[in-house]
Amino acid sequence: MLFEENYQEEVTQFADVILPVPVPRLFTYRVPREFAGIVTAGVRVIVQFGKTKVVTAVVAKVHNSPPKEYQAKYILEILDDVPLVTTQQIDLFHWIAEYYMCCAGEVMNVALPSGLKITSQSKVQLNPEFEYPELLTEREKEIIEELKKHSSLSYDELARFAEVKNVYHLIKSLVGKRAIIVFEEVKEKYSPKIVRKVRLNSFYEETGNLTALIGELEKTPKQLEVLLQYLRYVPALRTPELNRKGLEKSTLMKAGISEGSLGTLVKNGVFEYFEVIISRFADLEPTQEAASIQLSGPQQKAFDEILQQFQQKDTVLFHGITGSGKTEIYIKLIELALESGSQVLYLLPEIALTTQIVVRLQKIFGDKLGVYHSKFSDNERVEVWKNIISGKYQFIIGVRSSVFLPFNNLGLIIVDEEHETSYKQYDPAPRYHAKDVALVIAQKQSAKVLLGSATPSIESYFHANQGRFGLVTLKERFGNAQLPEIELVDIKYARKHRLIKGGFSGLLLEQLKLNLEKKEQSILFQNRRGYSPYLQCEDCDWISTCHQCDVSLTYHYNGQELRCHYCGHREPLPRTCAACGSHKLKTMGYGTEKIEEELQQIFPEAKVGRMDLDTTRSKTAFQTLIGEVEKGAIDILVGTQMVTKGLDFEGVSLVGIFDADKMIHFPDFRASERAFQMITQVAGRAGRRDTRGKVIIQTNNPNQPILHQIIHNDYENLYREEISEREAFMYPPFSRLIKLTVKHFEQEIAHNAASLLALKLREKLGAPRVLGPEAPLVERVRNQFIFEVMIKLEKTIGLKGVKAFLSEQIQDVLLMKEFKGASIIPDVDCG
DNA sequence: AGCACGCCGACT
DNA sequence: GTCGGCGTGCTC
Repeated sequence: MLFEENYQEEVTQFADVILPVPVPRLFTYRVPREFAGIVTAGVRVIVQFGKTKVVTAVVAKVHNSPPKEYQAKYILEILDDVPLVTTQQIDLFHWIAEYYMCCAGEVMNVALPSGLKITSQSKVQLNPEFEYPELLTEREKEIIEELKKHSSLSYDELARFAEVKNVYHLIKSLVGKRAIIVFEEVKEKYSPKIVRKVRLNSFYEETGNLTALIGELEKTPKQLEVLLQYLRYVPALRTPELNRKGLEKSTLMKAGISEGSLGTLVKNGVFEYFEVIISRFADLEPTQEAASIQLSGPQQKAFDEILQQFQQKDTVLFHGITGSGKTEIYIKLIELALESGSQVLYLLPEIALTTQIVVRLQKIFGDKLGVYHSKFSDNERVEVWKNIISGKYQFIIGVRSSVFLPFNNLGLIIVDEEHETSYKQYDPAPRYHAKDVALVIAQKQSAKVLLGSATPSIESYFHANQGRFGLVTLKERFGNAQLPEIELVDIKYARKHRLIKGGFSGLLLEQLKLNLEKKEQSILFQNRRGYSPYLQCEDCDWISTCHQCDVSLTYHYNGQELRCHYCGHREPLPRTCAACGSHKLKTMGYGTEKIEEELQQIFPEAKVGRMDLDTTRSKTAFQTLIGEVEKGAIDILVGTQMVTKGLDFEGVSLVGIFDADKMIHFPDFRASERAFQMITQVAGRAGRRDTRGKVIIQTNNPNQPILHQIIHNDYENLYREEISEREAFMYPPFSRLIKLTVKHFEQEIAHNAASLLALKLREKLGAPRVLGPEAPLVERVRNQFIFEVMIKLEKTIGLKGVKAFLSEQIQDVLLMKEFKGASIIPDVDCG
């Protein structure tokens, strides 16, 4: 028996870990004997990776089979005694990596807040046993002198001082001469928030002692003042337990206490300093507002139907028109789920997650509710993560990346505005869709999913029609508010008959004026930021373009510069035409800045605000702007698609859509769907309570059927047309799309690589399943030429096999020496 | 990704 | 000859 136990312990353990690098496999490390049993799936460990780097890894699996081809390195350190990553999450990471064709490390990188990750930095310091300074060159002596001033220097700092690009040789030489040593500095990034507090020595909680103290301090009025101030906040006699908790030192300082007097009192043992770790989030008590929420008749009916559908279906699509009061229904559902003891995740697109909704939910759910948002600091994210693990947060409201949080017992996931494209991550891998990931998590944890939208995606509606999802519809606005009246303005006709001023039709101006007189607010929607999308020479028609991308440069009035919206390049506004030297440069087209300017000229007395990426960059700007609209400080708000996302303003009764055609004619099979969604959503901002709102759409062609579907809010009609088109051309939901983006600095190489790839894929998959290569709308970005190959697969085809084949072919093409320097990026379920 | 290592041209 | 540049391949 004893022997067997010993024998068990003798077996060496190995851990397969996920490393934060884009390498498509796990790495095996050896578990040191003293860590045996503590290293389990989900704990973070520190390992050496490569010759120099030290990184944080997450253990995916522990086993006993030593790797055959190499000697595994030892795990250096364990960071957690309780796994910070759940086994469910590790499964999910693997699922995402496989489904979206990326590496588990890339998934982990976006999943873990960077505060939970540790990377080492290589640093150098003087060798204390350095003996032969005569060996050094003059240059090296200077560096040693510099190093003496600091305890250590990073490679970067050293390179900057030595003014060399490549410090490697320098370091190697100095190490060879035994002048310096290289070491790895490991930094824990997360730091708990600490407050310095002060409390009265418990000796003075006695009446007698305290009176005596006051008597003593009569001689030193400054010190007496400190004591009296303290007692004002903390009545130490009456409530000694409050004294134990002390008072924040900063509170005393603010009350005008000097550091010195307090310091003396501490030295004399009257007061004592101590520190406590506090949460970055204030604890909020629920105010029991939930009980007061009364669902209207139609809301109650929808609520009952949703519950009933959940009896049979795991996913329900909730189609509630704008202003129908979906939030109240969500709240009731969330309460129900929490009561049953399970966790809840409420997903919202980035821009719809405003303080309004958070404050409202906090009033109801108090400190059970955690918020996860991209504008949170890293430390805050770590605290949210830890609070979910500890069980404090049972309800999270958050954006796309919240699907990666360590839930283990989800009962309900709400995906609000489920049609929103921002749920799909496009740029760095993992290129995941949060809605689909939510569905997968729900399935793994047996949770229910509610997809909510006023304009459901065609896919979701299709699944509902097919019976895969349940469907609940709410077609009445809350409190009998009416849907806005929508009018089309033929801008071509208006231009011809001079019924136009700047970019504004007579009708739009008239209504804006009327609204100003009535002291009601208006929103103007133009999905293009900047002043004008391009600058053109009147003499030779030259257009300002980006030198590293294939697009025109947008003129930004604010900053007087031209900017590329693809690569971020900026240049000062040219005074003359770069082609012919003419001074006649005119701004072409309308961006939000120009609309703002024209409005201000036409209505000088009106307060005009602008909401786009440029005015909401800073952490608070967005909230400030919303606040101003709410309190009526802005009469007309001009904005990009930001103004379409779930903003609730009481006083808005007019919405103007500046140019509807851009959206409708966008070259994408989803253009109609998107145009419908965007226009319907922004129209929904008009007239929420008792006044019926008005919407004016400016277009070159008022006869387009899509505009009439929008006017009549005829979603079913749009759906019927779209779905038959999708079926005819085998687009989603009848197929799956995988886009392969091929990039290279030389156009020809990019094209050849893409062509060869397409050819190889066609051979096996068949010609109809492979489209392209085709140059995208913008053919060149950051000097790289782009070609796209699209794979269209029927739903019946097994994805695993195809993806393995794709990866194989991609590797083949990338390894060919004529395509050196090319990159091929797969995007599963693109678009 | 990030970094060691190797090969190559420009200069003392 | 040496220094510094960049291209390549590996990381348990």
